[in-house]
Amino acid sequence: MLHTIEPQLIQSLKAYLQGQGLDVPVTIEQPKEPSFGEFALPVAFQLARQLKKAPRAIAQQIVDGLGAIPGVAALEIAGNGYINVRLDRTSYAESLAAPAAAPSSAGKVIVEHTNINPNKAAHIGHLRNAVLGDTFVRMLRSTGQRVEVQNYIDNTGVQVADVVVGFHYLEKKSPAEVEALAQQPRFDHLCWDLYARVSSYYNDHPEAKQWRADTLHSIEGGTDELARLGHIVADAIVSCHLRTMARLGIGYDVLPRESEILHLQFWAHAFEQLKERKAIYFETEGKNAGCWVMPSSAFREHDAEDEGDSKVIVRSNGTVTYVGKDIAYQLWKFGLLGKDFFYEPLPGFPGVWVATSTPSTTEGVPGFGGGSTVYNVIDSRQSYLQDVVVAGLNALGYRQQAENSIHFSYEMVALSPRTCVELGIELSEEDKKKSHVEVSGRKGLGVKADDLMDTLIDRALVEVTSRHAEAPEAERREVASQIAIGALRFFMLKFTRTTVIAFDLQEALSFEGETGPYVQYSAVRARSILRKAGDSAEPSAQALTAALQDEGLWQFLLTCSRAGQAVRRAVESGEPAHVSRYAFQLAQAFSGFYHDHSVIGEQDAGRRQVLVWLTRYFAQQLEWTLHVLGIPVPTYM
RNA sequence: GCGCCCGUAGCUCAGUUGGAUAGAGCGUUUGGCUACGAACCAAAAGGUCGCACGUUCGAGUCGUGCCGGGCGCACCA
Repeated sequence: MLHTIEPQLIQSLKAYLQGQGLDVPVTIEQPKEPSFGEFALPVAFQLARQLKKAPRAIAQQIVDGLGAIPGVAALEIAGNGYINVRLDRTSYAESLAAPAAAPSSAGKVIVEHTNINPNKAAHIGHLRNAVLGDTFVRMLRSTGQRVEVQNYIDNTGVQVADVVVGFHYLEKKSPAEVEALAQQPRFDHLCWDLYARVSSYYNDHPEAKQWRADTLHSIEGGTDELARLGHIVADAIVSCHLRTMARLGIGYDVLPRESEILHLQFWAHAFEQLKERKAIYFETEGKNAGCWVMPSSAFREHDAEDEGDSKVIVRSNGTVTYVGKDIAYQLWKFGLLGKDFFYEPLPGFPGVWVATSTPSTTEGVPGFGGGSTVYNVIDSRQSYLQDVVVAGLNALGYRQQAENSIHFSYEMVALSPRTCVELGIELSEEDKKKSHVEVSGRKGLGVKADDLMDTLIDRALVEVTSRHAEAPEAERREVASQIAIGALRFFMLKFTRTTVIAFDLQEALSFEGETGPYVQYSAVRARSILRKAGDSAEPSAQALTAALQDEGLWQFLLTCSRAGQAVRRAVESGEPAHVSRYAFQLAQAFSGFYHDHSVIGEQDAGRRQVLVWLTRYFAQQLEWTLHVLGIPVPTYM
């Protein structure tokens, strides 16, 4: 495999250079042109300055001095001084195996994602978060990491309060009535509209915001009707969100909740630590007088001593801000708070635990929190607040944990102007000229995750039916659903994290070109070939050697063999898009192979065995990659 | 005003951490179905990598300064 031959190569080169008394970092590249060989070593360029010699001459000297390396067929000098490496194709092919997960050595990794306010249906922005987070989790697990997935539930915030206001004050509904409504599967869609109505009601009746304040107060610790409504709404919508995400193969280990952070007084513990270590101080003058604040110097690189930029952690009325709670929560994630939640299984969701504030009545609760690295999947708009949280850890002296607190940020999902028009969203003249328009949850604009999935399934079903009219409807629906998952997850992953996605309905609904269904399709065709090929013996070394003389077959094999490398690189750079890109390239490579070679129809028995073997290896590598991406492979398409 | 992100083909985006002749998809034009499935393949056209300096053997990639766009910078969450 590439990752066994690569270290060997590096080691041989290092040993040689050290023998020559040279010290230079050894890097290994993939040549631009496949015809140049499998690896390229630019080491001669790096040495050129040190030795004051032409790179080509240095390269020649290295090649002469290196001698034979197992698995390497030839070393060639090219260009101004590249050393190109050609592998022994047959021995390479014989050494291939499935990408194996290295045993985990490091501590537990915590990945927090989704984190949707439980007051309305999930939309496409939330989908980007959840798909990115879930895929990153799969990437980590596939490389042998121990991972815990958390989905934080802010069930006591203003957003939930606003929906409660809607039910209680605008609709005059009792908790029993709301409970009845909450039984319906798309309760979150109903709340979507209600939330928008409440928002616009505030605009027309600013005095109604008193309702919000009262409701918020009740939800935070009361037991009255408003508090009961708050729990009904939040719990029901959390279930809706989990069902929506389950449609996409996204799951969680534990749901920490804001209400438990309050009841168990996590903040009080964090507050003591912060005061004790002097990470925050009591402001006595200026606009922040009466507040506990963190000085801006803690989280800003080089700041003027402008105290106006300090961050308030505790308000003058004694209540803690969002960031304060977040610092407490982050401390808990690292096991630094000295407190823990209690846990119960979440009814209806096997394997998912939810935080509670009373001692657990269930046996066998796994240990949660206490991670060694924490990834917070949160959009880039919150980078300022994430910086403050990390500064809090640093100020408390937890340097290592601050270092291992990673804001896994991504840019927002906006709508293309064309899609806004399709959805009936009115645009100003100014907006029409923009490449993208930000969606507003408060106004009830945007694309709901479930609706998008439904539309995708309908589209896929039309395609499937046109090809397999004879198949039972339930089966076709299942296949259509798998295609929809593939299309949606791939669409969310094909962009790098720093790219603002201008969500375009037509583009997202496409099943052609660089899409999930294209990749799924190649996997389906490969399986189909294997089914029809029947049992096939392992190819002989002779047949392998002969077949791999063909440059196209050799390049195809190489591409297939890079799955593990692609995922490892994606983990290192924190970029899931690298995996989806590789999956697409792999599928493209198969399309080429498929077009150029008839597998089943091959007359020469030895060569046929090679082609079947190649197809099987491809299928195995692609399916492994798709599994990392959370994309299923339908039995037919 | 300060901070972060973006600017690459008509459009949407990659670009392996500074390497060889800047790549895909869509769209356009042309050709290929008698299913190992055409949700595919092949070919063509399409580029001042926003602009200008700088760093060095070498810059789409690093630095500085401009220009243009997005998002943040609450005693809201």
